[in-house]
Amino acid sequence: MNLKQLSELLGLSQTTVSRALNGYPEVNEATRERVLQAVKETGYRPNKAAQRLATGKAGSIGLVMPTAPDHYSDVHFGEFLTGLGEEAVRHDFHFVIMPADPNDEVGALRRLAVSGNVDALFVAYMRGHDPRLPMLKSLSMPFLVHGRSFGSEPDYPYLDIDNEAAFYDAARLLLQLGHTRFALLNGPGHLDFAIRRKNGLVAALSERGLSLPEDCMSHTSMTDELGQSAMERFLQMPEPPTAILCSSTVLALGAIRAANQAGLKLGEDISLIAHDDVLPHLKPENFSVPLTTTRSSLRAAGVRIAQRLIGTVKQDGPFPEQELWKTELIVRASTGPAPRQAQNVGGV
Amino acid sequence: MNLKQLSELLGLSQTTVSRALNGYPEVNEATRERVLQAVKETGYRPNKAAQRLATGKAGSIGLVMPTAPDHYSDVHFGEFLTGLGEEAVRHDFHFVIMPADPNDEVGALRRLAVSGNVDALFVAYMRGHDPRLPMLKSLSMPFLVHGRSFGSEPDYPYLDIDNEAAFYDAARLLLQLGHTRFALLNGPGHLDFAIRRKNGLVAALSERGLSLPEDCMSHTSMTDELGQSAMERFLQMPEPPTAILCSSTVLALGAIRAANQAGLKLGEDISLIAHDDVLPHLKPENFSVPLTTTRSSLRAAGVRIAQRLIGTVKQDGPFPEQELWKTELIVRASTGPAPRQAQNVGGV
DNA sequence: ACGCCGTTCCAAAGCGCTTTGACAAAAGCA
DNA sequence: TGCTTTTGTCAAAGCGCTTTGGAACGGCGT
Repeated sequence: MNLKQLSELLGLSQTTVSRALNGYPEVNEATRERVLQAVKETGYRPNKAAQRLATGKAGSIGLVMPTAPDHYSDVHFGEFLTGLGEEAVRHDFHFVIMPADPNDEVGALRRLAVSGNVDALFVAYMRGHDPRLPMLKSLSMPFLVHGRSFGSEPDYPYLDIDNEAAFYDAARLLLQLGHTRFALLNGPGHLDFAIRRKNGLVAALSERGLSLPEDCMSHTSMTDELGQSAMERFLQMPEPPTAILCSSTVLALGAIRAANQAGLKLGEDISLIAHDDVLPHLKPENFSVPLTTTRSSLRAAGVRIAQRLIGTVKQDGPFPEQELWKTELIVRASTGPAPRQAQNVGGV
Repeated sequence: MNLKQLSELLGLSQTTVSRALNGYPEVNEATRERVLQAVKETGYRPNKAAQRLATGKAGSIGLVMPTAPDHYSDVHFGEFLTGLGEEAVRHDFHFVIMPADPNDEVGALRRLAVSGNVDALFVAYMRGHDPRLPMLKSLSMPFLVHGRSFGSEPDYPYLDIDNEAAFYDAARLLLQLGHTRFALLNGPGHLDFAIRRKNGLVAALSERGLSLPEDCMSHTSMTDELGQSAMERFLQMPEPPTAILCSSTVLALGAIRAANQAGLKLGEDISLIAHDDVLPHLKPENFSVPLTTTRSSLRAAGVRIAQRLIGTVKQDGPFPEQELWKTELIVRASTGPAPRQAQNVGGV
């Protein structure tokens, strides 16, 4: 069943049927209803290739998927992708994915762009001075980055959360509670969000004349196992930190396990704030000691990014070029006043 | 630059240029050279949408990506995808991916099929009696499954490795070395490969009148952490197993850590064979005690699957409907004779 | 010299959709 | 009533490629 057949069936021209389907105003509502009804009955679906040829729009957005071990085992990426997918399905868009060696991300991106299979590009896992940025800008194809690239001119379209502020605020809370010895369980050190979160923490500390020693920082992929082992190292220090900031609830999961094994009470002996990406299977309120978190839904970010990207392609409505989402600081039981002995023995 | 312009530039007809580019025989080699040269100079690239409309082929294969925590894209999936991608790039094919809730895989697959964006479908992570199979068969779109579905009629195109034989052979080796107490560190229990590997092991054991107790089996996602904790449980048993089969070198990594921590010498106190998917960052020969493995490259499987799928779409050459790859049993230092005391104290 | 055939090329007809430009019919205005 | 607008519809022209059905050309045998 194609347009021609459908229009003959209805006794209308292809033009009218096409317009009825694409929501053009110059078609009688009664006619549109009739068309829609016929579509339902016949199961007609417009041929994508023809649409694409006629409009020049592919109806798809491209992304390159790094195939390195540290990106992969990542629930965060899956959650984000789900958000993207949700919105994409709604608009009958799809993703074209190009698996690529992380050393050749730039090349993969370019290949994707010139392949003619996508209308727009999406990139994530930004690093400092990310080399993909100049390439994307030279490409004359719409793109959107999730996150930002520290050190690059912020003249590209992005959606990011305010990582600095999140960890700055979290640190301030802990400082107000009297903590002085901090540790940071962060994501991979070359990634932008990790850089910014560290900066946020360091800024808050230095306002109080404190600093963050090297050995109180851990930069790893965000798995609970790595959270655990990093925390174990922290706890073996002569004067272990009492305030822990985690870049993910997944890391926190492991960290808390380590704390428990060391016999420490969360929220009493040790305080912890984690960034919560709102992973559906790992809710901070369900931890045995509910977690104080900085919250921002990764899935929502996915949805929003898809919206903007698809909107740009369809040219409906101008979108803000740059969005910086605030995170929410939600206080639960995992934070409490610094323990006495720790408060007085000047650390750091 | 489009075909028309290019052909005018060359003083040829569009027909001839098109034929020259697509390798048709009825064009003079000299002419073809001239065309190819011009393409290189002008950077002409055929418009995908037009090709697609004219040929009816989209040049893409679809896959749905599950976004659940339990089988979210792990490192194995990434490795496999890399293989697929390698071959796809070679043929200028691409992937259309549809992220989907694992409860709606069937629906997602159907949506992908009718979307008109793909020529063929690929599925993996097969389970027993997999519900996607009947759906795929009803679809009149080529598809290929990686793995098989235990309990379903094997009347669908697949590429699989002989998991039963792999673990049967591995178990036989260990039996010959005198081991009697076995344990299995397996992948998620509902997945086909896990079922078959277990069966292979059980078959070898029962030939010797042995069986595999429930508590000597672990079914988990394949991360090293879970390998470690499962192994820890095994080692706490009153009579711990001396022969361990692992479904992945990733699991083995954790298991060996646990064994080391328990003070056991690999290849002496305890023997271990792992299935090796040939993950580039985890080579069994680089383990401190090199690992005996059943080997089959996941990436190679990806390449082959892409070949078959793309070949089917392009209709070049008939491919075998079903391929079952043998694994190689490679003996290294992690296997050795059963320790004395274990040999005599009849276990199991 | 003629007809025949293989080679090499071409013109033109799609593929199924969107969109432009026109045109009747209906409606608004004087 | 006659005039201009607005509304609803259509025929036809692309979009850029592939592919069918010829046609021009030379070489071959006779």
